[in-house]
Amino acid sequence: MALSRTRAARPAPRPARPAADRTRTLQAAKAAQTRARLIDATVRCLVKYGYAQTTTPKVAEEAGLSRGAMVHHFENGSALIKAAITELHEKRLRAFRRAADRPEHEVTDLVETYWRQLQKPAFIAFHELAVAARTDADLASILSPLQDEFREKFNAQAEALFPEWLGSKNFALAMTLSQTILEGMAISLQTGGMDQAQVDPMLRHLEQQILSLAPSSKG
Amino acid sequence: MALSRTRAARPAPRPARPAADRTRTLQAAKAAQTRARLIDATVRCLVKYGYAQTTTPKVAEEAGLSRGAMVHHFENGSALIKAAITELHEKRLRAFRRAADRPEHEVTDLVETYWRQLQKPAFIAFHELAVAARTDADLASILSPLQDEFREKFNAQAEALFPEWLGSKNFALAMTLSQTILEGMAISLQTGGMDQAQVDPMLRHLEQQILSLAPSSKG
DNA sequence: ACGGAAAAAGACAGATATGATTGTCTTTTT
DNA sequence: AAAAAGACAATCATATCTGTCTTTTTCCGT
Repeated sequence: MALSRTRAARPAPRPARPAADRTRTLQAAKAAQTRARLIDATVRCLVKYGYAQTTTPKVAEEAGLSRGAMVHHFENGSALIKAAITELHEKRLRAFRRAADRPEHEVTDLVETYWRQLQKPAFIAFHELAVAARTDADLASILSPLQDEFREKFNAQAEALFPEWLGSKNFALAMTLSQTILEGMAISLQTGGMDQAQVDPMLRHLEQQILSLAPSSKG
Repeated sequence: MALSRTRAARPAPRPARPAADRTRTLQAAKAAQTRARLIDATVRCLVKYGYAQTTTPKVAEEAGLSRGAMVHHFENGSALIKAAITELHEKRLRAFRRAADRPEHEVTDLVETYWRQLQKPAFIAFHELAVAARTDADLASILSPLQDEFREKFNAQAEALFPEWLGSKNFALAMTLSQTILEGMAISLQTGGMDQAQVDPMLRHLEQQILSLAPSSKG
């Protein structure tokens, strides 16, 4: 996609418009739906083609719209990517919170839950963006704060769910360990660096690790 | 770079030529040197710009050559990438073998050694290629066998170094665990998903893990 | 029903990467 | 020394993506 450095020109009609009275009109609803369609198409393209080959014509085609329609809603590719990133970020957080609201909490549920998250397209798309951001300053400036926020909320969520860990020196380690192993496995599977057969033993080993790091079993 | 599907046309002058008597002529030496320069430049570009933005003009410029010269030696971008991949692969294996030849072997040396490997540009470049290969069948067909070979040799090397692990059910787990954690951390650091401060605790924890998985301390 | 704004489609120009071709100079071969 | 081959440079033609602009269609509000 290659984010073009956001130019200041053309006052961008959309933000300038008063959102208040537009909110509930029928057209606004339709517009919101179309925007959602475009964002979904963007995520699908990220998974199918990768970030570099996700072009505006492909997104438009994937969404079943013309490029003109796309431009009407997003003005340029950067805006679309930005919206997609925000959407992905919120989806990741939503899914995480939903999982946290389930009645049964075992420490190792975190492993299962997060692992399932990582199997979904959203993570693949996110990783595509993260890798691209390494060499794309614009993209990085959008992504970095969201990554920080995610890690922070991830930890906050886990801490809230399992208060017995509070103040444990092992907490940060357990979190980093979980994220590193699970995300590392997810990436390795996608990029062919790892054998599928090793997944289950790794998951079980990680669960054991977390249990043995838990304050209840070690002080 | 976007590998173009290798067309069968034009019988590719290079492989057809008898390499035997060309080996020591001045031109052959010059050519080999130029090819090496181009391959190095390709790897540097992969690190600097990422796979997608690694274009033939950029590689030529990085190598201080004209694009024509590049085409002369590699015919098209695919051939260049292919050569770079092979070079990277062999470099990874060489570095690994070199480390294995050192006199002192402790099991946890494997962690230190491999971690140092992962800090080098070669791994960044390799990961760029691995990610790109997910959505590029041509690239994948080149990369996959090499990834398999690397994993195989990695394991063989480790097994040869530490024969006491032979036949241990934990061996595969320890290998996968090491690769997943170390590579996962390296990627996370590059893509901003992880805090540098967590690296050392993770390394030490991994070493502990490996020791407790070792047959000598557990049967 | 009708005027008009939003939505959608389509056309156009600039930029860039790629493949292919041609030309020149140097080195090797005979 | 002449001929052949290789190394390298420069240029052209094509394709595609991007951003911008213009035109058509849809449909809401009075």
